[in-house]
Amino acid sequence: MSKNQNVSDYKSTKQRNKIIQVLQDAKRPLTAEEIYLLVKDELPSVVISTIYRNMEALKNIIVKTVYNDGKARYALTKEKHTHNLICLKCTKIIAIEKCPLEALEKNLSEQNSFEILEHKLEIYGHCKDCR
Amino acid sequence: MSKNQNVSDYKSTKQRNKIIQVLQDAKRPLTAEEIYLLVKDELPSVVISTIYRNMEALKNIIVKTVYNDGKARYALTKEKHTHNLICLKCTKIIAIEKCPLEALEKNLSEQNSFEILEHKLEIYGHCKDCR
DNA sequence: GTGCTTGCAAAGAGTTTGCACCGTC
DNA sequence: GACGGTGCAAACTCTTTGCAAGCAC
Repeated sequence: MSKNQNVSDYKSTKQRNKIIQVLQDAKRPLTAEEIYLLVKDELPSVVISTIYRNMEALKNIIVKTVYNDGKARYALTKEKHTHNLICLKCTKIIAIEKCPLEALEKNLSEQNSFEILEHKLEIYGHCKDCR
Repeated sequence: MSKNQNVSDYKSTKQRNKIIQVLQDAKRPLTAEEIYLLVKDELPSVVISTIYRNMEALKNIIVKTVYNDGKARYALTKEKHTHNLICLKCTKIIAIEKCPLEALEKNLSEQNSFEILEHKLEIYGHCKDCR
C-alpha cells in the first residue's frame, strides 16, 4: 500500500529523481538522448543506459511513442494526455489540447470487439512559420 | 510526363515488381522483413537492403509508419487510407475502415494555423480473442 | 546487509551505405 | 552503352543486456 508522490514503489536515486524532474519540466515528449543530455548537466557521470532502464522501470508513469524518425519519445502519463502536430520542416512540436479521439473510441471498440488500452496519434505537416 | 501504371519514372525490375505486388496483396502494412520474406519466396537471391532501397525509391507511392515496437511498416498509398487496431497480446492487426480523423482535421488545422499533410494513428489494446 | 540501481562495455535489432557487378531502357 | 538497381558486406543508430561495484532502504 506504500505509494509515494512520484515513484510509487521504486527506490529514489539522484538519477531517477532528476529524470522525472526533466520530464516534468518538458513541454513535449523527449527522446532518450534529450533526457540524457539534460540529466547530464547536473549529473555528469550518468550514462544513457540509465535513461533507458528508467524508462522501463517507470513505465507505469511514462508513455513511450516511437515517431517516424525511428526514435522513441517519452513523457509522464500524469501530464495530461496530448497529441502533437509535428512540423516536417522545422521539427517544431505543437501540442493538441483536446484529444480528438475520446469521443470515437467507444464506437471503435464496440464495432470491432476490441478493448482499447491506448492510442497513438501524430499529425505531420507544416507549421505557421514554415508554410 | 511519362507515367506508368505503378512506378511512374522508375525502372521495372523483377525485385521491384514483386515488392509492389506483395504490398498490393497485403491486407495490412508490412515490415521490411515481412516484405523480404515474401519476395524471397519467388526471388531467393534478394537481400533485405533491396527492400529498404525500394521503400526509399518508391516513397511517392508508399507510406511508412514506425510502430511502438520500433519497426517500420510500409503500405501503398493507393490503397485506401487506413488505421489499425493492434493487439498487444497476439499482435493481430485489425484495419479500421473509416478514418475517424477526416472530420477533425479541418478544425485542428485552422485552430493551429498548421497545414496538415499526413497523420499517424494506431490504437493498442486486446482483440476479441485475447480479452 | 540485501537487493535494486548504476556505470561501463559489449551485444542486438533495424536500417543505411560503399562498392562492384548486373540488367533495364 | 549509360545509368539506375542489385547483392554482399560492413557500418551506423538506437536500444538492450551482462557484469561488478555502488547506493537506498
